[in-house]
Amino acid sequence: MTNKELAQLLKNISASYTILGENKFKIIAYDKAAESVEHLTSEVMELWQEGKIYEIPGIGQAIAKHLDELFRTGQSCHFNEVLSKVPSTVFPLLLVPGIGPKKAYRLVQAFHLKDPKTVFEDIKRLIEEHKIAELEGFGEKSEQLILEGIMLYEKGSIKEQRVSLYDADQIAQEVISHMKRHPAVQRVDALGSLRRRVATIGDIDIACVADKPEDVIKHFLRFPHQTIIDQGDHGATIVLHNGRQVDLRVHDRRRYGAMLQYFTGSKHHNIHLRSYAQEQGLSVSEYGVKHVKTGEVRECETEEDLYRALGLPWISPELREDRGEIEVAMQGILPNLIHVDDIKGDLHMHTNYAFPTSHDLGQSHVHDHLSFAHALGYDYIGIADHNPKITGMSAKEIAIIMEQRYAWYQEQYALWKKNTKDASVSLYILCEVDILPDGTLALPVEAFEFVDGAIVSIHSSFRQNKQDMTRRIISALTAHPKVRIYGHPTGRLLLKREGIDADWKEIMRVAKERDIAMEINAYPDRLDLPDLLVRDAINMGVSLCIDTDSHEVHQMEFMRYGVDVARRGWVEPRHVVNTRYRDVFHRWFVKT
DNA sequence: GCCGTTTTCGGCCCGACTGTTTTCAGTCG
Repeated sequence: MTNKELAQLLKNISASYTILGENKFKIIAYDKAAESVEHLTSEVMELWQEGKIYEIPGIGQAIAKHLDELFRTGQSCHFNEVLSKVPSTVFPLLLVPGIGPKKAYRLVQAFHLKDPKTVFEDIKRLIEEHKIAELEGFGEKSEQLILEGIMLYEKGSIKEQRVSLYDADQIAQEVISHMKRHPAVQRVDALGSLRRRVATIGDIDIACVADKPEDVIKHFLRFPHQTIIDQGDHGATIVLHNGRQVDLRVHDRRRYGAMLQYFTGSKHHNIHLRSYAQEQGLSVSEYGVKHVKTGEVRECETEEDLYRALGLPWISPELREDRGEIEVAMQGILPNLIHVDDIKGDLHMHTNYAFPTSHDLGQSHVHDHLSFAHALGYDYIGIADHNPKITGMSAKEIAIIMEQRYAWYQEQYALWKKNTKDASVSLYILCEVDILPDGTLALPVEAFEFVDGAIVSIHSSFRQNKQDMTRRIISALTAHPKVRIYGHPTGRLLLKREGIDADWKEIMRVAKERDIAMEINAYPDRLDLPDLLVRDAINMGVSLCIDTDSHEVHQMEFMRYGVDVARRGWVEPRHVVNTRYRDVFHRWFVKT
């Protein structure tokens, strides 16, 4: 049973309780549990197997007991009983926006809708006959709303179409610079998941401070768009030609901080923050912090004001996921998050050096990479072309190819240094070596003589079972002392491919033991390790290395996205090997 | 039904919007 199915089940229980008129806090409890499960990154089944089901927030004794029965026997008597008290036709209707438990039940009861399979067709027919408007509490508008909801659902547009953080950033930056060109605009910020730097983004929300909202909104609508969805006094929503929705809201300066905080989220962070405020007799909303007894509202111009009003230090948006950040803020021990300026080198890049590679080459010359690194102020870089094709070649032949390659890079490096003023970037000649399905490396041991170090990574057989996969990776990590980095560890491709299934704790234990860095691959399609595993890694004392996996020199700017992931994983500079200056890094790199 | 920096009992986030009402219930984010 997947988390998604489980979350759906819990939602249905909550809806059933709503219909049955249960205690409303019980309903909220099931809703919370459902949402918690939905946003969990580990499988509930697995946590249950490890006896850690209580660690899931919102799941306590009662729900845990039902889940235990469900996982053991495939059934839960209690859940079944609750669900059986509500006509099953209700549940598909809940997926339609605008229809909640009460309305769904009213409809099902009033029209004796018995077949969940045809319920949408039945409702549509009833709307055509204007039967629904006759129902008490419903009207003409309701009919239209329900119809639109069903159409939307059937078109599948409910299924959120997300884009990568990078793509969202491109769009947002264009909109933001467009807005900044208007003289009345004093400040522009991204909101929501974009500001929290989540790996994938739904809608793009932007806020600005401005004097003349009408003019500013008019200016916003001059941004090339397909349709205007909404336009009001304080904002507007448009759909761009690429189908992305962009939402702008205009606010006055006095309450901007409260607004920014509110719309940055996450929802879970805000809920937690509000209950924390409540304990102090305060109430937080997008308008400010209210003293409940006196009713006095403190407007907040900045987010710092708002957090200060609650007795907290400002919390960086990347941390606002309700993963303990409020607790550590209370104690005044928020992490000193890494910044892109802390990075001193990029160890995973591909150049256009032509040789019989097993995967793709890069597009830029190593000189370009060196010069770009120089411009970025880096101390060192690593070139990590893929290992050569191994089929049909002897170990000896591969070693020769690698020897020639090594010599070539050394020559080029000498040449670059000679021709570059103040050249101070060190070059490591690495190789990105495939971890083959059986856990051996795709570079024969003879060839390791001709690399300074190796990044090992998986490029095939992603669907092995957990046990085999774990064994495979550990075997690769321990295959050769020159293995220093485990590249894009989960192999995920955002919005395209799920990551591998592996025992991360075990892998991290080995990485720690061998002092191998786990990579945070900053390539926008990867962002791998994911933020939660990043946090596990630092908690286990595993070192990280943030690399761009550049295949073209300008992609070295992707570093920022890797740093975003790191920040979401609570990473400080000390956790990351490539924040170290040349000599310190070198000692780590060649310690074997 | 969950949960704990005044609590193992007594609370539970906040406000907007919409359509239907004539003061509010339901839904949403």
